[in-house]
Amino acid sequence: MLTHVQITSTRPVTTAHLAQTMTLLSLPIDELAEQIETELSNNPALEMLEERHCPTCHRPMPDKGVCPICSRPTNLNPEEAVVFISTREDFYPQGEPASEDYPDEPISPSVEDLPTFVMRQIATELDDGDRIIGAYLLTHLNEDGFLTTTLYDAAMYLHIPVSRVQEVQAIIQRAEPIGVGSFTPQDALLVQLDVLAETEIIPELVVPIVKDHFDLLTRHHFADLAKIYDTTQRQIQKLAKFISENLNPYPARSHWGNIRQPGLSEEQVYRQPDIIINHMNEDPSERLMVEIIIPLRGTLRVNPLFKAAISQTAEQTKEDMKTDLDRASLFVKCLQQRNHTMLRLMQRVVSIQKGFILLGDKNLKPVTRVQLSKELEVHESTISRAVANKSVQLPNRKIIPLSSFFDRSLNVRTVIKEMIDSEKRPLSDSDIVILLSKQGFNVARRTVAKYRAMEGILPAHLRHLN
DNA sequence: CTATGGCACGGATT
DNA sequence: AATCCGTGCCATAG
Repeated sequence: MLTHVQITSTRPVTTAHLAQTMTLLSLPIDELAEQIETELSNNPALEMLEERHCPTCHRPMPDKGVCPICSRPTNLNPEEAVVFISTREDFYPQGEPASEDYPDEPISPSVEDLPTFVMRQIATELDDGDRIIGAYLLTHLNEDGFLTTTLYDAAMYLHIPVSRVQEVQAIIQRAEPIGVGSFTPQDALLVQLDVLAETEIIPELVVPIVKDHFDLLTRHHFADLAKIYDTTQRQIQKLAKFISENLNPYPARSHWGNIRQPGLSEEQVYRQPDIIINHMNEDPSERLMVEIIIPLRGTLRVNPLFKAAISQTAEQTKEDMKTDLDRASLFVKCLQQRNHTMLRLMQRVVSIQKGFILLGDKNLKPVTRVQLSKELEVHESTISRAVANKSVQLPNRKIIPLSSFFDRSLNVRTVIKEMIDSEKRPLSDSDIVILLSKQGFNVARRTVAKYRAMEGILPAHLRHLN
């Protein structure tokens, strides 16, 4: 791991250096991982040390996420969040298929993957023949927990009737994570509803909406849905809330975030977070801890043996080796640069947006990237790149894009929503402007209208109270 | 006359 | 330099 984040930038800054730093900075975690892996396998001058060091105290660290020696550093201001860099595996022990790198190594129980996890639950319900079917289906899951094969193909491959495959699929779908082994998010939701109905009361209309108008639901076309089911938009929003709180359209992923987040596509919102913000030891009374996830285990560095070997090599290959060496040291440097920037950025962001992180959307302070770039004394495009394509996991386990921290309107939008939710009579946009200004939000009437539309709320004269 | 939606300008972001 | 977002101005519906 790249524990030494302080920069020793006495090295001449080449254009190559700049270009690569900028590229790496804007990369999300999974692409960064690929980048590191290709670099590592193409460049013999790079070396990966298994041993890790605690980024705070620099002492060797055992296989745990938090350094046992300095997990509660006393030399820090208790108001400030602790920021450090962590490897990915620390937090996603079962997310990584160990089989890719070590195909022959048996999967130990602690790093159980999704298929194994599901199989263990359902094994007792199946006889030997069905187990083969289950195993076949479970090996055709994608990272979201959906089947990548069809029932027909499975039946053909196993020489059995489709109906039997279907029976097994139904059993899989009911295992944890519920809905796994479905074909689409819609299927998964229906299964979850079915299971949920056994213990809870499902509000009316939820099932028909998911079943018949799923596309409208995902696009938040609440007005259209209200019309179809002859009810109020408010009612539909309640149902949507129920759905997002109780169901998960991607069984293998942890959360149903806000799919309307600007800037990132739906796909990106659900990915592995680049940054995790949580309380120390998961204890809410403790101060916040911010982890910038590095997608590799261990320490990446220039191989000293390779460096030493150069002087003993024939002139011919010497040049090539020198090139490799330069590339390697450049790469490591760029990576350190990236970490350093992310670290400083998050430190500042978290201390500014603490209210938002702990108390919710309406406490978001509208900070611009430019402000931050001045505070941190970097170019604004640096901040821009650092924020781009990154996602953050909050203490409440929601995964949101890092750009949300710079959303100039989220707080106001939330307050508007609350106002309308608790209004006694339909408030017009200009009424809302006045109420907002009393709370210190100065926005134009026109803007209120836009936010209202963004949240899918009808104009005042069309809102009927239930 | 009031409440809203459409279009366009200027600053922020990429 | 191209694009996005908040706002102001104006037209339209009720």
